[in-house]
Amino acid sequence: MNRQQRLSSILELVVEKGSIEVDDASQILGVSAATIRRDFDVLAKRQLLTRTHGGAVATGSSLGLPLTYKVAKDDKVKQRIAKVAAEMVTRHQIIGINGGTTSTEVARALAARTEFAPSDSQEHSPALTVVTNAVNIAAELTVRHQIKIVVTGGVARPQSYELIGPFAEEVLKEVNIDITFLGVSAFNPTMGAAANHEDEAKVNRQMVQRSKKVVVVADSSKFTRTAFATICAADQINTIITDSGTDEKMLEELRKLGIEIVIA
Amino acid sequence: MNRQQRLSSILELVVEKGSIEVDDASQILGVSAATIRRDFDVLAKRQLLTRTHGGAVATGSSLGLPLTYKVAKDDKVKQRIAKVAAEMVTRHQIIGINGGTTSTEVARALAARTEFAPSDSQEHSPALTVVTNAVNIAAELTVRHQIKIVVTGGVARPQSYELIGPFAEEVLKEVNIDITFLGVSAFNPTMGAAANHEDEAKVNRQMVQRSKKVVVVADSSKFTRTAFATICAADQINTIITDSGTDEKMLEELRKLGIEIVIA
DNA sequence: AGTAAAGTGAGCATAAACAATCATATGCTT
DNA sequence: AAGCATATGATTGTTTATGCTCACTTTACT
Repeated sequence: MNRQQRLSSILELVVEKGSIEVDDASQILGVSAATIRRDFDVLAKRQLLTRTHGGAVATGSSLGLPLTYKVAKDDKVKQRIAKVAAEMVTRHQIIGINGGTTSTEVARALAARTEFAPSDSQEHSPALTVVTNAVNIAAELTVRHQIKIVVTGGVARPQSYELIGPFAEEVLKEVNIDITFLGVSAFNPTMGAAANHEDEAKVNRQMVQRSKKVVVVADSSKFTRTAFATICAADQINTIITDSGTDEKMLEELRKLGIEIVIA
Repeated sequence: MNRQQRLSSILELVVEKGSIEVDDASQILGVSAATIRRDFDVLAKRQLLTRTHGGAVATGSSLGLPLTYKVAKDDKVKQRIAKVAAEMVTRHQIIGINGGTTSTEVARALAARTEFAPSDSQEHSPALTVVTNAVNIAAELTVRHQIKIVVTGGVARPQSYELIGPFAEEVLKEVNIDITFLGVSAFNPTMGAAANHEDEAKVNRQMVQRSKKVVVVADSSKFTRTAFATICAADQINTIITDSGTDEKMLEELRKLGIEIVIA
């Protein structure tokens, strides 16, 4: 039983019973109380439950979401990229995030930034505003009270959880974004950023246009792939965060276009 | 029984009975009077009740659910209501669903309707279109390919997962709904349907207005409760689906208003 | 008003739970 | 295979929750 499974089990228990004690959880899951406390802490940080002395109780937010969204799956590369991305954000910024697995990791990493956590002093303005067209990201972040979530409307695409179509475009026309973290299906210097579906590309393109700064988050596999629909040209991108597996010659080409390259 | 649970229980007691004595609470909860007093003090400090000599009385704010204390409840009732609701839907209809636990069950029940499952004959139009302002519902239904999900945009409310604000309203202006399943915080013949938050009520109201038929899904507890913000008057509602625990006199009153009552 | 009874808050003792730290083990990356 | 990062369990000193006693205040009754 690895940690993710255990976290998932704890959530199940606490949702089912409304609360759970450290000792009980420790016995049920066969790990020490210290481990259970650590688990409780990470779930509490994600606001999926509330800590008490001796245990934990369910929060309102622990209801209503399928567990699959709550239990982060492990993709170390994407998580590293996401962590670097999240560190580029400062308090009170407006952040754009599109759909996709890498973008989702960025959202999680943002949520994990402890300095954005709710403080004792009741602040009224949110520490962060996130604009997204991905319903899975919206659903996950909604439980974080310190982040204001703005969802573009639209029709949901099952494959990517992205909202597309005229409704999304209308909403995006009315927002101004500081930094957009753009997950892509493919990227290269000549074709630029691309997605798998034309409507998705269109919405993503608009998000790019509404944004002062655009950061592409893409593991190295994306640079050797092609995808159907162009989002935007490479020179629209300010920064790329990727891993060390990317071909150095391509990176050099991208740098020549004025793009900052960050290896996570 | 840990402290949070005890606080939660005390609140339930005080809300139910209007007031509670230290001794009674001490006996019911099996802790010393000193502990009960300390509990009363923390709840009084949070203005969830008011201290008296020998006990405590409910305050106005203890009626408007502080969500942190709400515990997961048995949802068998809601599931039965939801099942009946889902059976009212026919192929190719446009369905509106707002946020809340009961509405979420309706969405699940809809997804479970096997006759909407993708058929061999590749149909182009979706079997069902669901318009919702609840991100948790959108996220859950997005994986069902046979249902087209339209999400209103807007700002997500952590407590209910509902999208609110001008973006949601703009999108709703442009859709036409056949049946809206409306989850409510409270309902009665004179006040109509009500929600806990004014912006939520506004979006829900608009959904009602855009809809040919409105079905309220509400377990019997909703009929003895009040909530802050009115969604719409009772005569805007075509049908109510509830459980057998509802007062027959109130149901009769509702029937006089021309509302169809269905007991699930 | 005066007095008895009940309720209260403060201080204290005890047991449980906790955070921090360290050592070991496990697993990933190179 | 070596080395680094992470996960876990044990230990220790600290914090928290609770119940008890006691001096004091509020309420109730004559």
